[in-house]
Amino acid sequence: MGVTIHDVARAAGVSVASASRALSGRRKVTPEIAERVSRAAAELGYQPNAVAKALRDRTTGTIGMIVPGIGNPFFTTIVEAVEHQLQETGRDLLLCASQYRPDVEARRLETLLARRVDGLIISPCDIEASVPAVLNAARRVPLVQVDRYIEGGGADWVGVDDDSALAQAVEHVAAGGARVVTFVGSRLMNSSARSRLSGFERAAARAGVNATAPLLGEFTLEWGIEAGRLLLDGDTMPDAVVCGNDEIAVGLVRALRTGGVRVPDDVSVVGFDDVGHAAMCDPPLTTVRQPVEEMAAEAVRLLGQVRVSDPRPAQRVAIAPRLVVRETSRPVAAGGANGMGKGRGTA
Amino acid sequence: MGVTIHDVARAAGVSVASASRALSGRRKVTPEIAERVSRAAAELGYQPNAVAKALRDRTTGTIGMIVPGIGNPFFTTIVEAVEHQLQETGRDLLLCASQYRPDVEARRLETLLARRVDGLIISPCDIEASVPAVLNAARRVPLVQVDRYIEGGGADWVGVDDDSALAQAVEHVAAGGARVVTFVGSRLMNSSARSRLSGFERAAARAGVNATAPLLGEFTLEWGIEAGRLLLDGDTMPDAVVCGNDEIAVGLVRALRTGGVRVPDDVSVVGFDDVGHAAMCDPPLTTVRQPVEEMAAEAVRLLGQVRVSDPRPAQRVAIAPRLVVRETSRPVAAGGANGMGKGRGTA
DNA sequence: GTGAAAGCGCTAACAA
DNA sequence: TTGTTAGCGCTTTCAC
Repeated sequence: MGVTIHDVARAAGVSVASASRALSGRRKVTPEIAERVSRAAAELGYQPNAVAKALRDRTTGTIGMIVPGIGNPFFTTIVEAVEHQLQETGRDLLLCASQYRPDVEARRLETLLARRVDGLIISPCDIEASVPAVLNAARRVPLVQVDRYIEGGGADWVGVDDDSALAQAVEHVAAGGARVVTFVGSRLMNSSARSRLSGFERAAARAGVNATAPLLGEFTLEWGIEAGRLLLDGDTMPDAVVCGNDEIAVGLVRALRTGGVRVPDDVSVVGFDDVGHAAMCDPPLTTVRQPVEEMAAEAVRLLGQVRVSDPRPAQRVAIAPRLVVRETSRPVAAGGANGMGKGRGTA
Repeated sequence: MGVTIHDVARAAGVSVASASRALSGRRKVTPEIAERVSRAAAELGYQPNAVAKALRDRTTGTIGMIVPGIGNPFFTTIVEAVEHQLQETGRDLLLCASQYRPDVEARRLETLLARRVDGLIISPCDIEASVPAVLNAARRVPLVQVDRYIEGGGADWVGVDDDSALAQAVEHVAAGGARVVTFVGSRLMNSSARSRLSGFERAAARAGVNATAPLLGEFTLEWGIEAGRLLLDGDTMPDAVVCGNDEIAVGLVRALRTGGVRVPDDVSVVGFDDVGHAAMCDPPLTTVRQPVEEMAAEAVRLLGQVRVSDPRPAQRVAIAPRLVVRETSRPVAAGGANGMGKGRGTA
């Protein structure tokens, strides 16, 4: 182990400079030298040392990525798409999980910076607590936020257009006859939670439906189930529920059905993400599909645009999602509201 | 950007050697120098360059990992666990997807080696085609295979004990009264597919149940559905089906139910992995839980044991899994077979 | 205990 | 076109 370019040069009977030039092909060398060098390299099993090259070039060909949790299917999908984009351009992915904790996030940011990544893609775990570390990192290296972002708008971002997303969801259930609709999401510690809720409220106002008090917990199946029970125990059951993600929606549907409420006959449920098993759960979930591939491509593209030295206004790219209608929502009502807004169905 | 240890040394009025010693704390320096250096470092915002350190130390503190696909929830779970293990020891993860293609896999292996990763964790995509690249890599750097492995046993491996797994699954359905059982898995291009099928056959023989011809396709929901249809169209419906992974099982259950076969009343279905949504699908899946955390911990531990220079026999660590009984399998029969082995139930 | 200097492997000036 | 050499930033002998 450890055949260097010096060894290759010696074996080929040329200088290291010629060997380097021949190997990289970026400068002219006589065909004969090129031949001798590549033969020597092959015989010795030479493999360039990317670390040395990185030190010399001040470029590692490496992108750091930090997501709250790798296990979350939504982030997994983004990671996969980003990795794919990077492969196209010959770069590699240094992946970290912040475990939803701003302190570990800050630490990971430091080590990634120490490794001299060429850029950073991050989904900050906390809209407030993540601010200093993210802003500091953005000052040192091209950085783009994906999905979640920090408050204040100091760094580039690419994500889904939550307003459009919630508008589609609300209009869809309204068209199905819903008059009273509830939003079930997550507590407002991250940007997605916030913008989805406000998107929902705006959309509800615009569509003229009655938005009841939102139920806010976690982005988990468990919370979906609990929210379902809360609805069951409350005195009015909405005509439709719009959820902050698919996990919540699946849990909610389950709890509702267990409680004797029919979905979609009694209440329509709409999810968010369309990642993982939304299509394969039973019944298949009506949900808003995040344009993950586009988001990843855009993030990688943006990374190439950013010049840390010459700060321009932070870019915000919101990609319009698409509502995917499946079987947890009522189809468009024939003649407006169908009159069964209040009251619980008898299963 | 770009404050080096020289800058720190100058600011502190000491030599770079002292600065280095003070910063690393690995060698004695007078308290006063230690103080001056750390103050200077803080004021200048000094951040050590991990690339330079790696070049000098011939150690990057980086582990490369290659899985067939990041999107597959099983691999995602392993990746997450590995990343977590590495964080504990201050190392970082360079993650790649081979996209189930041996050529891509070989290329990724090369770039990871060029980056001088300290070790490699891989789940080879093809039991045969992956051999040369994996063996070659193992010759250069500590390498451990997780889950899938290449034939010939030339490299360390950690995974689940498929024999134990299938034995538990088969004995469970047998105890529930099943006499005829079918295995639905994937075509035999990777080690998991092979060893699960052979584990199944051994277990069936041992348990004295009648194993019908296995159905082999892909590790996907779609294949599960198709296999279900095949069963529906065939002339005998088994009492139980043991699947190669959870996706297949979920698809199979769906197809069977759609076809009017009750699960678990008419046929029991057992999955494999217990990752992702096995617990949250409806009905919750009886499945064999892969000990993913243990596997990841063991893989990282093994990595530390391997000495490329001093080859010892390849280690194989098979971790015993645990059957998780949920609602797609019949409970233990009171008095043996219940007599409805053949024929299709009327839903 | 401290400093000067070599060297990790590579590429790009700069000369020839 | 080719070779010599400096230097990327760091740590660690080796002298003092």
